[in-house]
Amino acid sequence: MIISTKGRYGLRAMFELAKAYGQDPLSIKQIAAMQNLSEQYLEQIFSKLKGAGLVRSTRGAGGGYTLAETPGGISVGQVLTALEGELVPADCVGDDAAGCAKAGLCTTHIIWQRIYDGFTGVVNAITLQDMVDDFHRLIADRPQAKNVKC
Amino acid sequence: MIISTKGRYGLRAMFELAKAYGQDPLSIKQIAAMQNLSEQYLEQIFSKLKGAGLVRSTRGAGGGYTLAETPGGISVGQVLTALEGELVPADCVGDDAAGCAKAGLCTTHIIWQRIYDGFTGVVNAITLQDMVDDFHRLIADRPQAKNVKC
DNA sequence: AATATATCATAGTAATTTTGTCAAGATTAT
DNA sequence: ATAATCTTGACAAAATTACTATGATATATT
Repeated sequence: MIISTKGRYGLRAMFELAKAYGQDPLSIKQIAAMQNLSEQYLEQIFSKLKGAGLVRSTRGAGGGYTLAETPGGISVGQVLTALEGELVPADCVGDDAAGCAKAGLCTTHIIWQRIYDGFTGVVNAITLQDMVDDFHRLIADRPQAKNVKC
Repeated sequence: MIISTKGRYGLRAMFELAKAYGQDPLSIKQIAAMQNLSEQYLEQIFSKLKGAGLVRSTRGAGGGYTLAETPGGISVGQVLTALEGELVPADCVGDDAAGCAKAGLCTTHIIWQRIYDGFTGVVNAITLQDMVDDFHRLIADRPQAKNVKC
């Protein structure tokens, strides 16, 4: 599995926030109940999402989390990277690699770079707004889909 | 890191086999020496590659491994899948999922499927022949690149 | 036949990562 | 005040990763 539970749970949580965009904050407790997850584990996940600047928190009664930007301004790739670290196939590519010394002299480097570019291209092209749009199309077609998640 | 050492070492080993295609088999010992890896670990890797039908083995003195097909007939995706298992972002997609029961009713499923299709599209499109071609272009330009690997 | 060279199969193991749990504190709305 | 909520850090079981070790089996060469 390329994506761990942190990334998978986190993306679903961000999807809930995207659906609630413009409304009151959603609390950890609410999201945990929606998705049947432990509150403590979700807290860790939101701590990372906040560190990456993808969500804003409101403390105190009635508080919770909201998206830091519009759903269209946050990509699936940003969410996954915040939770999983850079989605690199090998550590000679990606921003953290800061340019492998052997780049330009190594054949496998070319391949890892190509895979990295392809993968990030895919995940960065999908935004939370796309997910919300998918969702609306889905329940327009089949209303019973509203509460199904896998 | 999306790809573990098994996949990374294994792809480099298959690259050596692709460069030696049409010649005598390469032994584990030779490949291990080329890449400075443990022979036992490489054996495990080749056991999986053989199980997937990607290499043929010849036992006994002078034996070793050869590609089971032409370099153009083996994709990077096949190699990585043989060594890492299916490259799925979540277990509701991929061949092993055999169609998640909630497919068509679940929004995140759509996303995982899209990511899976994108990723496999990239890795299946690159063949070992492409790597060999890259290599030849590289050393034509910069001969000192011949023995550089990262 | 003997020997050297290989693959093949299985088991063990230390280190790391994943997947959480638990508890104490800080902040804010009401 | 107080109840709700975020924040932080420590802890730990389970799984995975990344090997190591051993012995067996098959084949070419002498």
